[in-house]
Parts: sequence; C-alpha cells; structure tokens
Amino acid sequence: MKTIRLSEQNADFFDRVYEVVRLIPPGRVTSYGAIASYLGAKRSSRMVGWAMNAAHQHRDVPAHRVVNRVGLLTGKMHFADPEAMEQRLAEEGIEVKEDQVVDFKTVFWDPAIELGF
DNA sequence: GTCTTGACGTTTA
DNA sequence: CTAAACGCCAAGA
Repeated sequence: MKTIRLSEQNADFFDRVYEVVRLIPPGRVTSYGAIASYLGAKRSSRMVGWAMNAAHQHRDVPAHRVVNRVGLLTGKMHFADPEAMEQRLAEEGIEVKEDQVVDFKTVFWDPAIELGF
C-alpha cells in the first residue's frame, strides 16, 4: 500500500526517539547521532534533533540529556529556560562548563551498548 | 509548487 | 591540522 504517508512513518521514528531518550538514566547523556544510529538512521541525526523539538509536546522526554556529539548543549536555547538545561544536568551530577558537558565521554550513554545493541 | 533553514554527523579537499 | 561540502529528512515561508 503506497498510501502510507511519510508523516506516519516519521511519527514512528519520533516515537522511538522519545522511547530511547526516556531510557536515559540520570547522570548520563547521549548524542543525537547515537540515537539515530541505534534506530538505523545513522546519517539522519538531524531528524533526531527535529524530533526533540517536537518532544516538547511530550512530558517524559528528558531532552536535556541529549547533546551533540561533542557534548555541547546546542539545544539549550530551545528550552523554556536555557539555564534549566545545564542546571538540570548539574542536579544529576553532570558538570557543564561553557555549555559543554565535562567528561562527556564518561557520562556518555550509548543505547546501542547499554540497551544491548 | 520551489527554496531555505534546522537541537547533527560524516566525509572530502 | 582546519575548512568546507554533502547527506539526511521534515517543516516553514
């Protein structure tokens, strides 16, 4: 059936993103690319970012735990209060300096590994 | 209908 | 090493 709209498929993609983001444990962060890769869309990391933008409709989606590949809080400006993001991360034990996650490599949470690939 | 922008990441020059 | 282009797909103008 070709009548399937891309919107529906992409909605499913978004839903998977939210599911993974919800599974991110406290004190840990992940990257858009890691999520995209886990979903099989390694080069569609932008869609993950777009999904996060739509994630504001959802409650249990800790978008503050998602940063770019270098651990930079690129999306902090999209929160209600940009300060809330790093503050929230600080509460979870994640140190943020200059909008960048300290020891990003240590706190990095890869779904492909933590979830068992 | 086309063109530009975007919470990114990889590859190539 | 740094800088730029490409890919990816969707939404807004």
